[in-house]
Amino acid sequence: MTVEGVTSARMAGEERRLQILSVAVSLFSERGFRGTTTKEIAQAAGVSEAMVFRHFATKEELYAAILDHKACASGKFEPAEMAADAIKRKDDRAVFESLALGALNHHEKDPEFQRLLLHSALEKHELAQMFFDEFVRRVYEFLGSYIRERQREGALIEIDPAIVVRSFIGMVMHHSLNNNLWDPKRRLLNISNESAAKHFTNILLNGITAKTTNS
Amino acid sequence: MTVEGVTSARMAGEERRLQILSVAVSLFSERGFRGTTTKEIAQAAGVSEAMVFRHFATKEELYAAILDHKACASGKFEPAEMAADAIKRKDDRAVFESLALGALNHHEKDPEFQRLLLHSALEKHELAQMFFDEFVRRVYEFLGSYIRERQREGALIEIDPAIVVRSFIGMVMHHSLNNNLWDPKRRLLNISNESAAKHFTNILLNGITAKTTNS
DNA sequence: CGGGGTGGTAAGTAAGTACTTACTTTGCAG
DNA sequence: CTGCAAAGTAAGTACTTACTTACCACCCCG
Repeated sequence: MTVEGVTSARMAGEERRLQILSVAVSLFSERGFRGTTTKEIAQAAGVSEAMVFRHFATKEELYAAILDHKACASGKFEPAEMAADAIKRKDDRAVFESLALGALNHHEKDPEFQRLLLHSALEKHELAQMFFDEFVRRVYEFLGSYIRERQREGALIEIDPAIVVRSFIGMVMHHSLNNNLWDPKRRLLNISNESAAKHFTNILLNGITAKTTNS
Repeated sequence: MTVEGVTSARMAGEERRLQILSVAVSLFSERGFRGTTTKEIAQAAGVSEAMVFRHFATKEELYAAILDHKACASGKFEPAEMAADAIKRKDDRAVFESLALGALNHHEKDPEFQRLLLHSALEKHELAQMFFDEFVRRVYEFLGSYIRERQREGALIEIDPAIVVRSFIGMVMHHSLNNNLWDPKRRLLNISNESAAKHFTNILLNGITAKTTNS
């Protein structure tokens, strides 16, 4: 008991369950499903392996609970709400910029999420596909319909909105991926999320070619 | 040479080595390092486990040989060569478009490569980091210096070239990632590589806002 | 006080796991 | 034909893995 500082003695059931879940999140995100052993999870939680299996019948169930939990938590990243007033004002820059900033901040604050999702997608876990089908598709629909509206109004050029969405999400997601997977030291590019969001939006809406100011 | 079908009889040493390597590529890319057992590799190659260990001292060595082999093979994707004449002509569109198309085609033809790289990056294998440090950095330097040159000539607006490179690579890589990891059925967006390359280039160079043709 | 439900464990078990050993087969140079 | 090195294997070994069983200790309610 009280192996050391980490854990005190006895915990209430739900409390321990959440604690196990929390340490499992960080282990799974770090090493993936197959790369993480139930023993490690138990040790990290400061309990015996049997306790893990009291709260979660199988390792798979624990994993599913985590993905579920995380996916729901990310449901709080509601694109429609985040950019609500920018949309009402039809301020394209603000729409894209606020969405980009929201995503970048989310990924920075919770880098485990992206790793977890990638691991489970590579392992072809059904919950990863479910997340994609539910969440990502909704972003495409939402942003796509906004773009379509702005095209009708003549504010945006005619182009398949899905391509625009893919391009923009690509810039944002790839930037996050660089920051917390490939280049965490940010040796290739080190800018704030605000600056990144602004630049990505700028490129999407204006491109980088010089305007011919003279006639 | 009895290359056909599963396997028949006895193979020359080097031939078997390459065959083991090849089946291991597809298994590792599918299930990752820890998710693939040496037994499975042996079975897929149609030999006993001992044969695997005759050719590769450890599982780790086999994995390293694969990453090495794949990384070198991808070295054939030389950005400087691919866009050589477009660069000489200073045709920005052609430069970006040919690079994008090259990458997209590469990823489509060899989807194992991206999965392998992602798996090894998540598992923090040193060879993944090496690939990034060597290859990706070179792309940034190469494209970055081209952009800088075109900025000096007034053809491109002043902006940190690294941001431009990140944006562009983001669109391209994220599109490939969608095509062979998240949405292989291409339900969200189904376009040819040529079309994708053209659109990404277009967005990068011109953005998507409508030009105000009237004063 | 006592008993039962709950938080907790030590010590399994059966099926893997990477890797080895001791051995047999096969092609082929001399 | 012969011998021998290289190709190949069956059957281990030592250890890990997910999951189980049988039991303990505490604390609250009566």
